[in-house]
Amino acid sequence: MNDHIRRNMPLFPISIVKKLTELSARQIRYYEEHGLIYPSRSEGNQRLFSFNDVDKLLEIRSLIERGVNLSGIKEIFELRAEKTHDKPASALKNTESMSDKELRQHLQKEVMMAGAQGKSSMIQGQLSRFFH
DNA sequence: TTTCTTACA
DNA sequence: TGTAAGTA
Repeated sequence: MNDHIRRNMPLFPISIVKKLTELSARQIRYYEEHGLIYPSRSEGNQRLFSFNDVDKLLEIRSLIERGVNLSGIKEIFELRAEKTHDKPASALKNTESMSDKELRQHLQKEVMMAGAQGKSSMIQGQLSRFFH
């Protein structure tokens, strides 16, 4: 599990991330403001992004292009975090919440597909109605 | 030179 | 979101 630290190692400044993600510095900082990413800082308060940050930004760009707003993206990330978090001990005892979790995964899948087809009207900010 | 924050359009 | 201003 030493790959985790490598992927989260603060490596590149915003200038590099701009090129890698095709996003403007304004957008990158804006997404940080809204809790979608959390790059670390250097001594001079300069943002330092990790591979994970870049990957996350690429996903954010992809979702934005499909019409998902920041709230929706945040919820999708939270669902993923929830899914990946309870793998250790909860994998054996979470029999009850499993069906609910699978349902939400299914809904997320549908929402993603709808976005790919341009039916963004359904996912614009209404994600909470389906997941909450 | 590059990045940061704040703020206006 | 883009851009300007004043810094660090």
